[in-house]
Formats: sequence, structure tokens, C-alpha cells
Amino acid sequence: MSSILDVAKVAKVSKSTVSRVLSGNNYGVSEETKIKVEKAAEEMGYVKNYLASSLRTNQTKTILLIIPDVSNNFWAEVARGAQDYFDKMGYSLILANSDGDNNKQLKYLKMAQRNKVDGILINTNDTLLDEIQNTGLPFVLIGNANSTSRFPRVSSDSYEGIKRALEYLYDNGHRKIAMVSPSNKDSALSKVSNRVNSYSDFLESHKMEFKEEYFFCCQPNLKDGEELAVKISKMQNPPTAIIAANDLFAAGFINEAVRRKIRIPEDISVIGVDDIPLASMINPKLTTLEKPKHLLGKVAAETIISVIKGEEVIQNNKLPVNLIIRESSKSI
Amino acid sequence: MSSILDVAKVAKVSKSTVSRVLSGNNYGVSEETKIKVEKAAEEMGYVKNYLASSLRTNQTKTILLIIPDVSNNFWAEVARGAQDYFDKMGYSLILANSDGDNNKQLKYLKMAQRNKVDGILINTNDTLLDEIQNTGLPFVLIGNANSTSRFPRVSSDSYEGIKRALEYLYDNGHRKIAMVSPSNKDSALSKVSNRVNSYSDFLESHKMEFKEEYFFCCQPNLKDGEELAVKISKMQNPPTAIIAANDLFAAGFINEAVRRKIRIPEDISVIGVDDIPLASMINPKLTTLEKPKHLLGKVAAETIISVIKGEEVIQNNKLPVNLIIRESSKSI
DNA sequence: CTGAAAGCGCTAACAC
DNA sequence: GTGTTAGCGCTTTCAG
Repeated sequence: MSSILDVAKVAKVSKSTVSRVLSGNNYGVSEETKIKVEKAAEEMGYVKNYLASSLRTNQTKTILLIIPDVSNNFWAEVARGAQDYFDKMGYSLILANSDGDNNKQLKYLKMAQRNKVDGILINTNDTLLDEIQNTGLPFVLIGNANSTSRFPRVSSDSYEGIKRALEYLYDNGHRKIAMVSPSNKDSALSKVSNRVNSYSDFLESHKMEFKEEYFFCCQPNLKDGEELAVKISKMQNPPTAIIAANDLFAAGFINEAVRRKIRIPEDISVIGVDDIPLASMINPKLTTLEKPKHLLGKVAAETIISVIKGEEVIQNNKLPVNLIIRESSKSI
Repeated sequence: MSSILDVAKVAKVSKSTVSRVLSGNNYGVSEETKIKVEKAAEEMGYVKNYLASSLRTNQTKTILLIIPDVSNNFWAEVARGAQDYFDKMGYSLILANSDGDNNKQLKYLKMAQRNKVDGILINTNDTLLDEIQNTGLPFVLIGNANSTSRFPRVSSDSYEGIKRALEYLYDNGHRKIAMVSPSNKDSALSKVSNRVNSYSDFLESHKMEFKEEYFFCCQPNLKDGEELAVKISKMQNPPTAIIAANDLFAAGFINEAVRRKIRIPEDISVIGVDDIPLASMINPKLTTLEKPKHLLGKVAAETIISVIKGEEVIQNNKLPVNLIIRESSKSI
């Protein structure tokens, strides 16, 4: 492996000059020597050792991304969006899966300091904010728009999204609209959830009553979707529309509902959230609130680079979500 | 940021002693001083700078993973499997998406050298093998079991898997079994594809004839699956079973077949390949050959670490695939 | 415009 | 068992 010194010898200059040329920092290097150096480096197939460079400059051009799980399509898309942008900017992306576990997140944060990454992109709950700050590293939070806005954060605008979905249902004649909140009842009702806020604000502004029986707290997975279908199939006065926890949940709901002879969308319109690939593959194709997954990753990536550069960034950047109307919903 | 020297001062020892203790390399350090050093480091919240360490030791404890696309569930699972293992071993995982594009792969290979990763995990076609070797870095290939076996490689055993699926269909009375190959006809028939080899070997050993009309070459996606359903719906003598290009393809096939009043599995049994989450969510639930995605990543990770250590590794490690029987297939 | 020299924080001979 | 010293390969003053 040839070093800067080898290049210097071949080009018959000092290694500082080589460094000046090769780091792009060639203020005050004559065009002539510049070419001489570049040619020498090219000829001998020199590749710069970023490790040594980083040790000096204290920047690694590497970002740590901490997400719950890449094998969840949502996070995979976010990762992809981020990596695409980083790649363009000459950055590398270290991937870390936390499963939402605080201990794992702490472990990765520690690693970040040792490995000297330039910044951290993380999806986390509010309990770890202090520790994140204590790393002393630049960071950007991803997701959880409802949380504190003291820090740079990019997430999707669920408040507006849910409102959009409710408007669509309302305009199509629905008045008995059930809402599923992917959180526990306490935090949901304590005004911490954008989704619930959006729901209750909408009801209020449309002179509708908040009914406990149309409000559900469930885990955003297939199983809970199926369970809700069971529950609803037994209701005397079931809703005519439902906004699911997410697409997976909606898929489970539809499967079980159909098994119980509830027709979708004739009996109940269902709207998912996320727009995962599955959404357009099930039958009926799912109407859903599309979250800008890839964009979320890209904007988060842009933001962390801005933070690193010391630029001013938006503290709580909410990306618009989009209602995709497919086959699982209809007017009444 | 405190350094090893600060710790040395506090503990009143030399920095080499500190290094000896903190790098775990404490041969010939008295228990007493060891404790003294550890306490000092702990107190001042010292965190080791791996950059400096790496520059000296020439190892970064970082592996580069080059896959086509994380937002494809198959690769996401592989990435997750690898990262889980690396994490346990104290390694970091740099993620790179190539979209199968040679130029992108080359770019990442170049990066690997500069960033001094300890090794490379890559899914690639055979055209880039020389360039990969030329990096001088340890590497392990992922996937494409049918390709050259001159290098360490881990992939799933499609030959055996397809055989298993065929046996299942045969034992259940099927004699008109169609095969879809996710490659073009030339390479498929030129004995390069494990899948096709497995198919023709099976036919031969069961005294069945290879019929052109039951052999299809398609892209492994939803659209091509739908198209094949159209084609098959028009056949005079359609197959009673079909092994799809993959699960996505199978989903497309089923959707379109049902639309054309072909009953699955009553009229045609269909078997997918991959076992993506979708497989168990569509109706009917898909019988499929499950590839050991997570395991693939894990074993690849294990293997690269072995290669780095200079240990002997299996050159062409084929992981067993598993037939999951669900609802899309039945006996005749 | 270019070179000499110091040093980033760590490890690894080599002494004692 | 512990300290001294010389770098790893680069960037960056500081001279000239």
C-alpha cells in the first residue's frame, strides 16, 4: 500500500505538497506541480488512507443510523433514502438495529463516540434524549412528531394526514368512524399523540361526539388487526369506517373481517397507514396514508449534514403524508 | 475529550500501561495497577478513540455490506442477520445499496479500501470477481450458488429446495408441473441455473418429459406473475401445479388467476419462493420455499470474520431451504 | 508557492 | 511489571 510519501518521492515534491493537492486543499499550489502530483498518484494507484486523515481532521464522513429494525419495510425505506443521499455526499452509513430497546440504543451511542462518527440519526423515545445529547455528537431525531421539539427532528405529519383521511371519509358520507391508536390508552388520551389529537379536533370541528366505543388502542401488527375484526363483528352498532394502526394491522383486520362475512368496503371502509408494498397487493387493495419513507431518510440525512456544518436547521420538520385511495374504502 | 495520557497521569503510570490495560492486552500488568487504571479511566469517563487505535493496528472492526437494495425485504433480512452477528462480535456494519449496478459496486469497493474496512460482504454477479479480489481485502460472496466456487460464498441451496418442492407436488399426484425460471432462456438452459438443473434432473429421474410449454422464463415480479396467469388461462392443457419465480410473482399470478376464475389451489397449485412477509398474508396463504434470509446474513458474517482471522472456511456454503406448506397447494 | 516539522491518540518493540 | 520511544499516514502550522 503506497502512502503519500511514496507519491511525494515519485513526484519529487514534499509530502505536504502532495497532501495539499490530494485533499483538495490546494491553495497556493502551482498548476504545474498539481498535475505532476496527480499524475504520480494516478500511476501508482495511490488510495488515501481515510483513517489517518480522520485522526488529524477529526471527521470520518460516517454517520450512524439507529432504527428499530431494517427488516421492517418502513425503516428499510428510511435507511435507503438516507444512504442514497449520504452516498452522493461522500458519506458512509453505519446501520444499527435497536428493536426499540433502550439498552441497545445506549450501546450504539457509546459505540458512536468510540468509532468517531460525525453524527447520529436515531429513532427513539423521549427517555433517551439526555444520553443522546451527552455523546456530544451532532444528531437528528427521526419520527415521533408529537414529542419535544427542542431538537432537530424530521418526521411525517400524522396530524394533517389523519385529518386528510377523516375529511375524505366524512365527505363520503361516513359518520361512524372508528380510530385505532398504536399506543396505550393513557398516552393516547393525554394529548401526546398527534393521531388522537387530530381525531378529536376533527370530531369537535364537525360537531361529532367522541365515542369510547369507536376508539381503540392496539399494537400495530397483523394479529391485533385480526382481533379487532372479531371485536367489531360483535358490535351492535359497528362503525362504517375505520382508520387502522397501520397497513399490517389493516391487512389482518380485512382478512378476519372477510372470514366473518363482513364485506370490505361495502360494510366497512378501512384505511391503512404507511403504504407498505403489501398495501397494493392484498384484495381489496388498501386505501392508505402514505408516509414519505424514502424522503424521511433523505431529509434526515440532509439535516444531519447541515447540523454538522453548523447551519441553522428546522427544529421540527414535518413531511406531508399522502392519502392513496384504492379499493378498501368507498362512499356510503 | 480525555486521552490515554490523561488517564495515565491520574493513575500515575505510563501511557503504555494504560494502553495495555485498556486494550485487554494486559499481559504482565499487576492486578493492582490494572485496577488503578480502570478506576481512573472510569472516573474521568474516558472513551477510547478507535480511529487512532485502528491506524496503529490496521483493523477497524468494520465490515462493508454491498447488497442490491435494503428496501427489498429479502436483503433487509440478510442485512439484519449480518448486523446482529457483527454487533455481538463488536463489529460495525456499513450499508451500501448497489441496485445490482456494476459501477456502484466498483465505487463502493474503492470506498472500502480508503475507509479501511476489515472485510467485504457482497452480492454480485461473476463479472466483478477480479475487481473484488484486487481490493486486497477479505471478502465473502452472498448468493448465486450456481456461480464459480473459487471463493468463499454462502447462498441458499435452490437445487435441493426445488427438488423438495417437486417431490411434494409429485407425491401429491401432480404430473403436469410448470416451472418458472427467473432468468433468460439462454442462461437457464445452458446449465447455469440450479433451478433448471434441479427441474430437469427431477423430470428425468421420474421418467417425465421436459415440455417447453411448461417452462417459462420471467422476471421475478408481480407484473410478470399476472402476465403468466393470462397466458396459462388460455392454454388447452394447462399445468396442475406451478413453481413461481418468487413470492411476489406468485402473488401476481394468483391475483390474476382468481380474476379469471381459475381456482387456487383447486385448479392449479402454486408454490412461491422466498417466504416474504406477504406470503402468509395473501389469500390463499402461499405455500413457498423459505430461504434462510436471516441465517444467510448471519453465516456470511461468521464467514467473513473467519476469513479475516485466516481460518479455513467452506468455499461454497449452501444453506438448506425449507418448504412451507400453506393453502395455495393441494393434492390432486 | 513549497518544504520541514510537529502531532492527532494509540500500540508495540525494546529497555530496564 | 512498567516506562521510554518510535511510529501508523495524514494535515497543518510555520518558515522561507
